[in-house]
Amino acid sequence: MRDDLKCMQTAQTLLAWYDANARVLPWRVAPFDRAQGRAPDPYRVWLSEIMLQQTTVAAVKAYFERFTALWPTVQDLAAAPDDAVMAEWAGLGYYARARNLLKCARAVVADYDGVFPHDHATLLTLPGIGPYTASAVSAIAFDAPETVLDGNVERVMSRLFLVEMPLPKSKPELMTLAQSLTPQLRAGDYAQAVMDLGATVCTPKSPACGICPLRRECRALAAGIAAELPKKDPKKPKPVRLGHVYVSRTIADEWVLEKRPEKGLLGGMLGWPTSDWNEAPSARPPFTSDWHSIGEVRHTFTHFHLILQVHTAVTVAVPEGAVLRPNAAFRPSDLPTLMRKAFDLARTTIEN
DNA sequence: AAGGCGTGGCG
DNA sequence: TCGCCAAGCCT
Repeated sequence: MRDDLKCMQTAQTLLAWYDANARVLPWRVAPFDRAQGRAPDPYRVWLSEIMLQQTTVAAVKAYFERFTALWPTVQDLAAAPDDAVMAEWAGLGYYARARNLLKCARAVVADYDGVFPHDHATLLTLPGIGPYTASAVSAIAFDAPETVLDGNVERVMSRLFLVEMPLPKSKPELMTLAQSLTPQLRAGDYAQAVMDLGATVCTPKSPACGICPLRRECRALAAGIAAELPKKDPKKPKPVRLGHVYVSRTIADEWVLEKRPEKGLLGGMLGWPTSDWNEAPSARPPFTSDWHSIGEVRHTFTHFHLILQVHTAVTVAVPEGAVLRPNAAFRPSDLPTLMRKAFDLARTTIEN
């Protein structure tokens, strides 16, 4: 293990790099402004961290702006209707995050008087907040000396310390190494500095080692294998599932949708009726109409590929439990991407 | 504790 | 075209 002085110097090198290179982000208080005493809004820090789970900065920006425009405070969000929040989250993916987002906002208002807890242990008890997010909120919003360990930090530590054990087995060691670098002061800036470095310099493929502030101390670079780390366990192949999706409009110009069950894939989201999805799906439509098959949509989820045959109809019958959305009030952007793909294919046919 | 859970960009 | 990957959490 490296000595404390060397760790402190590494942290200071990263902070100096961050002072000069911090990206401007809607939820971020720039290091200069932080130094002037301007504190980040914990609500915005928390919201951004939930959105950023397994999601790129580029994808999050527009969603963050919309959410904070619609719901500027945690009280506003807690008071929002479930369906409105799910509709705004549509397209961002991992919809359990949106369900937990609301639960968490309501818990903060009901149990903590609308004030986010500062400490890691209490944050961990809130819905949707795990070890990473608890550390991130605690450090970034409150400057607590907590260590964040996300995909970026795992990669930076693997390379800096030449950790050749594959993920996820190496996580405990990576956490120990990351903790050894975490400074007592400016922990929030430091957390963002390591993650920014991983996102912009110490990238998964072809890292920009030539401009890296840690190039002189990086053991993987010295060994010439920075791009090979971190090693990872092999991934399982994704099976292909088949199914049918039914996009229809009533003779009164209402789209025939359904609200999906709260748990499971696309849980709690609006969607078109579908068959089951597997090797040999049922071809029986959800209700009787003059269905026309118009093509297929392909979509890849985390653990399988999906091919759905798209059927359309203008219908008189309406199934039990349907959500009827008048055409004038229908926003395709309220749908998860799979369902929007089916609509995009169907609309050209059904609107003529 | 290993698998479920979205989506878009990139090489 | 296709696999990889992104500021993970929950069960």
